[in-house]
Amino acid sequence: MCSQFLKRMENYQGDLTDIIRASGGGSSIAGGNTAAEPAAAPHSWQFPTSNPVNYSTDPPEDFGDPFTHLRDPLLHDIDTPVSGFFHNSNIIKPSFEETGNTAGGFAKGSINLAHRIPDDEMERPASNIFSRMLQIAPTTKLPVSPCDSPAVVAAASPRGLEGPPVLVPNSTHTLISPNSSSGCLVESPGLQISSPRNTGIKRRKSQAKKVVCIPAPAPANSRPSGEVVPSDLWAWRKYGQKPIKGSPYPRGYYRCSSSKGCSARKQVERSRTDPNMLVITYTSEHNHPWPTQRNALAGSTRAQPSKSSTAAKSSPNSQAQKSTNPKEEMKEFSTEKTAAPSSSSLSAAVKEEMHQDLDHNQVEMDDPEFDEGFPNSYKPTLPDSNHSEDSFFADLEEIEADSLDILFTQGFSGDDGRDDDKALDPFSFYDWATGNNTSTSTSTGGGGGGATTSYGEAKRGE
DNA sequence: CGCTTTTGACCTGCGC
DNA sequence: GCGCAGGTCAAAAGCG
Repeated sequence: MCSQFLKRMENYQGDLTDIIRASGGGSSIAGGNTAAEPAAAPHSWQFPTSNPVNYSTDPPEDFGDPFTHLRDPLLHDIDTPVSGFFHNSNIIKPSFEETGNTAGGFAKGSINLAHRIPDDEMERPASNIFSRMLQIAPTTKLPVSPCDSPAVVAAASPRGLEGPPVLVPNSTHTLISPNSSSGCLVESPGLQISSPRNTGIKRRKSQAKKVVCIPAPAPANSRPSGEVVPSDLWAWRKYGQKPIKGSPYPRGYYRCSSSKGCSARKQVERSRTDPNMLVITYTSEHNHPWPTQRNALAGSTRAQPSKSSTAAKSSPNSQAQKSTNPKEEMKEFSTEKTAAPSSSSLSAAVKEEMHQDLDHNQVEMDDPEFDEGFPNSYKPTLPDSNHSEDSFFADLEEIEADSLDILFTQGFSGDDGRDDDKALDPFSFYDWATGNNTSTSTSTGGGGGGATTSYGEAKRGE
């Protein structure tokens, strides 16, 4: 089954156009419309604490990632905690009060991202809400940091930084958060497929990317260098780091190490304008199921000085070490959370919103051609065909419902839960980086800056 | 042994 | 065409 898929993938690598077309076509790189389209739903599964979810739509356009609906853990983190992180911190204070017709259905009146997380989102193992919001943008060049790009913001929001997030309805659907300091998803326009050594592929030119801006994890999760490494359930291997011109913070390059054939990559960097924000750019999608366990632990902890700074240097995979399986991570998460109101009631509403949103976002997403490339066979059927997924969720069931409740509900607490802000730190949940480093105060900018241990002088030009 | 991170070098896209 | 900047490779070293 993989062969075909891989083959397909290769094709994509060789022809960015396809990617662009496909993705740009509408889809969000990662399941942009997953929940929106009932038709293709190959399967549905149930999360322990919630309603059954119908995986509608397998977004074939997800970089050809059949597993797109397998939500990227990181993204998952992001959405899950959205509330967490939106509530949490001072970092994010969405002011989406206005109604706006935010594109993509982003704003249903006052938009509270926290509220926007539908249960089904939560229920899904790996589809990501953000992905849905993201659109592939083949054209423009990716601005420095999506979060930082005034241009983008401006474009997206007439009012500048104020107002609801907007999906710019142009080729580069860009979802912008009105508040620069809030998390924001940005479809990166300027994609790049980086495979320099891949003939036929134009690197920075037309590669679909997903850009996610998230609040930087706590200092504890920062590397000594200040580099913040959000960890997620995927196994990532860092393959490079470079200082970015104009930014005091280096950019780390990661590739998925869960599967050798996986072309998924991500870049992590701090927003140059807002150190509190992390800009994570996903390139390509995973072509394999969500890993139930990390395939490699060795060396992963190396970063952990294990001394004073303890895990300070942990890698993005650090988490893996702590728990090789999502279940455990989930537990971790849940344990960290404090009691929270049930979200069940809320979820329904949220879900609906999501659907609407998705509908919006789905525009252009149906690219038959692209879809064509991804036979159903590629479409994972989590519960049945994918043992990993299956077991994972089975495991999840083991997790106390209340834990999950807490975990998710807090995330959904929405306005009501704002008080819980501090209690809910989505990022801490995943143990972004195991560090207890306190120096980075808050992880922010400062931290990042100082950090540069190695990269600073690193590469060229410096 | 297998995997990771680090980091200098190399390659390539893009703007001028 | 040139140079810059970004992205990736690959060797070295460390960790479990």
